[in-house]
Amino acid sequence: MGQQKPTLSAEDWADAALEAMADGGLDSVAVEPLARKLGVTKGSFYWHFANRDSLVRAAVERWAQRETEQIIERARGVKQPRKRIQTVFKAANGSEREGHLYLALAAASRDPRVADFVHKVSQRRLEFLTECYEALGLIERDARKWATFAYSTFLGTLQLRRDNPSALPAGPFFNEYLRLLIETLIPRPGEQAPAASAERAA
Amino acid sequence: MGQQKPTLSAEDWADAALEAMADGGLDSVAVEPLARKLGVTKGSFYWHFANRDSLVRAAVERWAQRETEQIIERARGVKQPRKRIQTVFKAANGSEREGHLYLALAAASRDPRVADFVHKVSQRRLEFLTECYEALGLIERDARKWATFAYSTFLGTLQLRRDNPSALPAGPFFNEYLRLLIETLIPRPGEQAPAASAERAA
DNA sequence: AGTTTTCCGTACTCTTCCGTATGGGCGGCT
DNA sequence: AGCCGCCCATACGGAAGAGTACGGAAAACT
Repeated sequence: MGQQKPTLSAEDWADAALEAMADGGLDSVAVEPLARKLGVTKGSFYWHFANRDSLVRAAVERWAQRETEQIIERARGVKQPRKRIQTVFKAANGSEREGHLYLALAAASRDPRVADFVHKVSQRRLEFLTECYEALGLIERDARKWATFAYSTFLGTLQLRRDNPSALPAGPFFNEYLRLLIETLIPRPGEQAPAASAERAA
Repeated sequence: MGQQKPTLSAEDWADAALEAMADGGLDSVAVEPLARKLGVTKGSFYWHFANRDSLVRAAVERWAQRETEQIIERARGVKQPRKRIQTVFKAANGSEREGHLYLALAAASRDPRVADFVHKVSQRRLEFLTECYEALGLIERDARKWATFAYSTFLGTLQLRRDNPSALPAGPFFNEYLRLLIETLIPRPGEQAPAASAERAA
């Protein structure tokens, strides 16, 4: 398996910190436990970082970097706006680990060290989604509403998958469920967009 | 303000624990800090509880009790299933404090002491929502899907309100946004329910 | 009035983690 | 060979919280 690296880098510590966050929250990012897991002692840590605070900041920053660039870059290539939103949805629902990490960070969004980054990531995603909906033909006002709607649903699904996975359709049925979400959350361009600006004959 | 009670009860400690959870997570449920906030010392706590574990269990249990009974009971009275779902939505989006508490508990759903209760609460809510959708005329299969959809959206909105409140429409616009959610998440009974079982003429 | 029960304060010990000080192995460089 | 810089181990002090032991005030009971 993973052969022992001769020495550790600051990035190794940051990644270990993110891993600890993903399944233990921010508080479980402790120097000595991480050192034990990495097979070293605190002496190593305090060479790479000034203190625990620096590690937390570095880790969160590293996360925000990945999250804003990577996931969106993957979907930017898709030309059809409709397909693009679908790509975002499926990509976001794919990586279990990233989802847990997001939820863990978001749960610590009271902490001033993470608040700005969580805000930035969600803001970035919302903006991207809004652009997609605008490209679909919606005016900015409606696009923002639908983007918020879709993103909320995505976040909730993430959370449900963590807290009550049995509630989500299993295996092949999940794709069917995903289609329902996509079908509902992406109003058809030409058709009577369902209540795009709210007026519906009784 | 709140006059000092002569003595504290176990419920007082449990409520204080829940309050601490709501803005600090499970880890901030510490005996000594709680004692300070309550104006007493640990001597009080260890009379009412055997240890910290008992407090956590009691608090979470108390929460689950409230959450499964109260919120649903409020909506059970409404007869029209459509209005009933709306009531659930608006009630759930009303209490800021309860939302934060839910998110805090859910964030700690790795902990074996809370996992079962969080699961139970979300399960209970999903069942209730499913019943509502069935009363709307959907078959059980579709009702479950829509209930999951709606509950996910609700959870995500809760989270967005915590992590990025500026993303949600402010003030009066929020109600407009809520109407969009309700309009979309509750398929009309008689009409062409949008993709209730997925077939749509091109 | 005397006793018991209830509720809480005080004063410890033990564990875990943060941070610091210090030294040493080890490869590269001259 | 000798020096230097990188990386880590060891050993310490201190803070904070979990439990425990014990004592005491004050109300309740008899």
